[in-house]
Amino acid sequence: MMTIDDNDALPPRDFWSLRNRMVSRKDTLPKRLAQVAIYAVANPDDVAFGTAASIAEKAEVQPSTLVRFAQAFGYQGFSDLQAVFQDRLRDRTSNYSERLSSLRSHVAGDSKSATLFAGFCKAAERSVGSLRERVQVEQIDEAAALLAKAETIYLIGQRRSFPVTSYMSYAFGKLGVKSILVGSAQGSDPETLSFAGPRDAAIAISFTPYASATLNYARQVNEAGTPLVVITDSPFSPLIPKIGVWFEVVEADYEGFRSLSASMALAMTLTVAVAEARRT
Amino acid sequence: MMTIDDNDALPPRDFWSLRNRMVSRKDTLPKRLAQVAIYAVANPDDVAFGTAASIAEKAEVQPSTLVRFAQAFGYQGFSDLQAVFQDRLRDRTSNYSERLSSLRSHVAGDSKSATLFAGFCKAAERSVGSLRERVQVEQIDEAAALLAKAETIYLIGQRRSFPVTSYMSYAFGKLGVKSILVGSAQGSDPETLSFAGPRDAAIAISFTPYASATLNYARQVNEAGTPLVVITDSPFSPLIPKIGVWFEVVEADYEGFRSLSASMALAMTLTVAVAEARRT
DNA sequence: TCGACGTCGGAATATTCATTCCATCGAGAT
DNA sequence: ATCTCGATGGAATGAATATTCCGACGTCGA
Repeated sequence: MMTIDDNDALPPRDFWSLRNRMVSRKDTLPKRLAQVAIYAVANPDDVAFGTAASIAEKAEVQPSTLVRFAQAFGYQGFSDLQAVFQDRLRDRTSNYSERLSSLRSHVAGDSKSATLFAGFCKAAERSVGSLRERVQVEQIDEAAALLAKAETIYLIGQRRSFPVTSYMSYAFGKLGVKSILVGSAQGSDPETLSFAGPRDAAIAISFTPYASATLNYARQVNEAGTPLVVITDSPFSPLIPKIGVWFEVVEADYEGFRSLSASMALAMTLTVAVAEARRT
Repeated sequence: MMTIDDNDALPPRDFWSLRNRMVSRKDTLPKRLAQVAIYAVANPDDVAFGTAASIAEKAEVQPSTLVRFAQAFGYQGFSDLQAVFQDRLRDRTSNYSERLSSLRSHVAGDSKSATLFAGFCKAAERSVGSLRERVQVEQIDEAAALLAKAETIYLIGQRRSFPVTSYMSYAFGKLGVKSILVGSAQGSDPETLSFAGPRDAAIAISFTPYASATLNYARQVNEAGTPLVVITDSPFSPLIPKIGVWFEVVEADYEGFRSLSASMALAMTLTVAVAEARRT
């Protein structure tokens, strides 16, 4: 016979209630059960499809622990609990568009922040959408080839574009591609860039109103024969290089602040494409 | 022994290839197998979750027919085929081998860079989508109120999160909100943060694997009584503050690189919401 | 009309699975 | 130090499942 825990007699039937309960009860749970809770929250898909044995192995517990876990939350057994995880995936795909619109209506009448939030989300999505339409694969290939040949890749971006270049810098570092980030608070940028030559390459990112430093750096570098990959927002941008490739990225904005999603997605594509090209 | 059909030796490993093959082969299939094909195309979810017996009943065939069906398409058995249907529903944020192949069949050009590009775009969109589902407006209001009261807002983020904090820093600057960016290459971060007190606030952003410096800074600041707004990827994150608000943001990743779209959208929402709150 | 082959249904089987049970371990209280 | 009780690991069990096998049926060609 089992004593009645602090669990309710009726276990949660929908995933989010269960998830909340797992989160809130985690600290009062025995070691192994807490381990299961953490795994289940982090990998709900595996719980939905796996067998007790396979899940137990990944979570590093015994299968019997899974059964105990389920019972601790008021379920009859593991299978009973697993059904909740499966239901979550069932209506996720079938009601996806429906869910989206229902959320929009929630948002509609609410507070100012709800409108903000919806606005920025929408801006992000629209930006990526327009990116898809505009960018041609050949451009990416060309840019990647150009960058892959370079000894050093200089990353030029200020203000709003700096987050993009800094992420590229981080990613290049992880991928073992030599790059130098220009535009941070140190004043040594002009000297740094004077080392750039035809055997190197540079990536410059800027949108209206173009930061003058970025323009100057890009021009300086390009005139030294260094090929440029440019991400900007207009075919008439002063940034468009004599030698190199350029991408037109139009970021939707909201309340005067541009989304960076499209630039980020393109930047990541270029970054990984370069690493791929180097590998071969 | 079985005769070799027109099926390939290697069965499709992603759902869409399989689906196409089911559609195209349907007319040449025996009656019951065609029946299975029709049911499987119409109810892929049921195939993913059901047992051979339950599916067989709904499709009005025998369980053994399902096995034969699977073998007719080159699979070893029903379970083997079922795995393909399950993978379709999985949205594991890191399973990129499957995602690669599934993208290949969708995307027109099949060059490596086209796949990359589509992958990063999709990751961005999915991230924003999941952000919409997860975030509650009250959290945003709470965080904005908390930040609006602060004298100085400290921005803590390293590595992958640094682009986000640096964008917030830029936006706060444009909006006339006093903020200090921590985590750049200068070594003075600990001293900078020691000035933070209960009248200030801090924003900390970190995802697994959590950068240890971010963890330390956040803890230090919070124990000094400074309320924290945290953006992280799990309710069990060590970053979750005693005083303050936290947001769970799950970024889809592709080829090991996370999208930043969701974090960016949320960060912008918070930034502008704070400025709005200050104005009144 | 007869034979042959492919298809199908359903029982038999072998495998995999969830669950239960029990011995052991460890922490906290007396 | 001893006892107690909950937690845990791991083997045992029994149920459920996928798969195989074989006889029957229908169709097509001779």
